[in-house]
Amino acid sequence: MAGPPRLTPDAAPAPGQTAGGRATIIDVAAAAGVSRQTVTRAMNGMPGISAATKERVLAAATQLHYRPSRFGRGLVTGGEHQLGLVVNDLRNPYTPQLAAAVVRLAAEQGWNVMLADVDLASDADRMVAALGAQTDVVIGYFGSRRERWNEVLGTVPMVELDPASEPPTGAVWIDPSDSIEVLADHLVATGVRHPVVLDNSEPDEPSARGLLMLDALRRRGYLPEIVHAAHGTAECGAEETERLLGRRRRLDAILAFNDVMALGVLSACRRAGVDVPGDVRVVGVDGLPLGTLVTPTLTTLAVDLDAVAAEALELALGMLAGELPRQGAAVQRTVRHRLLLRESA
Amino acid sequence: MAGPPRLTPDAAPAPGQTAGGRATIIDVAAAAGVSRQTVTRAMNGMPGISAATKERVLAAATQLHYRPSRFGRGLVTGGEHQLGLVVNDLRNPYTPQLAAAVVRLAAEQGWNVMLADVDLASDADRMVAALGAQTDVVIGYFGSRRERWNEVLGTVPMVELDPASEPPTGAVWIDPSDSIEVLADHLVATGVRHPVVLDNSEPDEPSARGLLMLDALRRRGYLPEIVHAAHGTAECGAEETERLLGRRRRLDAILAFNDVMALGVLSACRRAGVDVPGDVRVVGVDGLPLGTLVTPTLTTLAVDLDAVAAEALELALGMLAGELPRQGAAVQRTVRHRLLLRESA
DNA sequence: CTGAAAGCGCTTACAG
DNA sequence: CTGAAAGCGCTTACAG
Repeated sequence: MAGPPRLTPDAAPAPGQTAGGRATIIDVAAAAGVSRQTVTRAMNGMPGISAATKERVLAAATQLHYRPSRFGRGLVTGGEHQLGLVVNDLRNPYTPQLAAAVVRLAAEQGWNVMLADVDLASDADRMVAALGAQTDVVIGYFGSRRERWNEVLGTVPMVELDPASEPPTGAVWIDPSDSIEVLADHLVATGVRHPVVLDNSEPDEPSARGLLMLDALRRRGYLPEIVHAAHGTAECGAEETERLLGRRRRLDAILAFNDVMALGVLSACRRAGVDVPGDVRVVGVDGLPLGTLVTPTLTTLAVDLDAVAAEALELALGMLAGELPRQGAAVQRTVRHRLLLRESA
Repeated sequence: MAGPPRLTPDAAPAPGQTAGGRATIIDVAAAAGVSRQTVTRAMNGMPGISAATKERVLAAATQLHYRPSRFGRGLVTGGEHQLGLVVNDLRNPYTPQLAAAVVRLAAEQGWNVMLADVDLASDADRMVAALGAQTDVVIGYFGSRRERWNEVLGTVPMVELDPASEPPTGAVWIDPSDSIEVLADHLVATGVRHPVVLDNSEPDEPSARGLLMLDALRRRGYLPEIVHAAHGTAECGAEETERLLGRRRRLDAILAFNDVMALGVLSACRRAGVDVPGDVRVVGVDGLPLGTLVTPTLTTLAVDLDAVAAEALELALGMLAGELPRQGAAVQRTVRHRLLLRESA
């Protein structure tokens, strides 16, 4: 016989679910008629529990769909082993190359890597905030949003990769200037007369990289032309190249902003019947392994991404450990490109 | 004057650090002379705190290198929003393509993605365990280790991608069989006489995919040859192709195990002066965008990785919500390849 | 083999 | 504007 309604809800959890949503260790303990401690022993395969009890506990856990909370556990077991990596577009071949380097190095030191692709994100700010909340330190590409994200991340140490200008946080610069000089010498030596810089930027606002290229060429007596592509993709590279070749103006070298664009250049040249490197020499930047899959293979200014990852991790872990300052006098490192001669130039 | 040594350590925390390692909210509260609650308000930019107090708290926090514990916070704010993704090698172009699809879809639903590359890992088991500890659900490629990892993951729901055989957990099959029939018909229609299957497997143990190809060809009256490459890389694809072309045996089509190998095939053909598709038709599997960067562009059996990601996420989230069974009668979905005709076949 | 107690670091109501 | 109390879910000693 049911009594009168009471003020406190007396609805017992239906089988297979608990009142407040997700089952906790207490629910399982109650269901199995044991203490929380015994549940822990059963769930984690610890010694000091009879087979029968263990079985009963596990059955109750399964029945209740119990999964231990990672927060409850983390709070007591600790764990400063989570690294956040902010990248721009995983579909750009450069990105996984970098991510692979970071993941491998991090794994060696027992760190897991959480990835945020802010290009794929619907709400990048929220995503970065969430990353910061789950992670002990964040490294990556921040672009123009670095100040904002620095605020969003609050106390989580932050290391910027390839900053556009003096950053407020730790940073690893990726510097092509030396290799551009070497490349320019190489172009002179191979008899190039009319080089074109295929930049990835807004018109009239060359990228830093584009400016370095122009400058190195000018100092060697060239009158280099610069072309601005809106996107750093192969399609854009191919399109601009078609346009360049269509003009029938002299042109015997194309220096692309990155390898992916340079692959587009190569492809457009092949289609137009332009011989590379015979008629036109082509150079990319990044040093992607991808560049060896095409014919001719792509000459490029290569970055050692393992070195970038190593510097970034060292910086990040140092900041975490408190050895390095977190802000203000930001700690910085530099990794330099080097000319990787393959077949296209 | 220092008193005699005591049994309990009386060393006050030196400025800038606390006794037990990392500073907690209590340390900051004590240093600033306020309550924990006030520290929370200051750290999280909440209202109801005077500017002066806030400043004092933040100064203390900075001084002590205080970072809120994500576990302490998570315990009270909750958060079932972390997805683990297990992949094999980020440097294989297929992997980032898949990862991008998962990350994007997950982000749309407010989920973060933590990545474990078990190929780059020194200790894959430990890495998967760590992934499980930080994550609410795990999806990915498990290969032959799926039973072990299923144990390691304990109660964390698991969805296997492209299983080799009937899996014990949720799974998304990626099924090429239909598209292989379509491809075989296409080869017949274009007059192919001597196709070769370039498999990625141990000798005498063709892959399931290789077997499907052989079978479809045989049913159409072909006597297909099969070649086994140890690695699914472009280098391996190129090597095997050189060997094949060197034999001077009839050969007018190569069906590669995947796109990356097929790119190696194309490259070897180009170097050998073999016209594709005139002399030899070449087909890959996966449908990587990469296949459009080469000349000729690569015909392929394409997978819709967005669909794979969508099915996997739906399965995973369903298992989490308890709508779908976690084990036993595992829930499965299927995504099929389709023939993507480009220039190479 | 099992359990009662304490505590991990934080936030959320609730008082004042 | 500020603080005392309770509690999030788990594990780690410590008793028995």
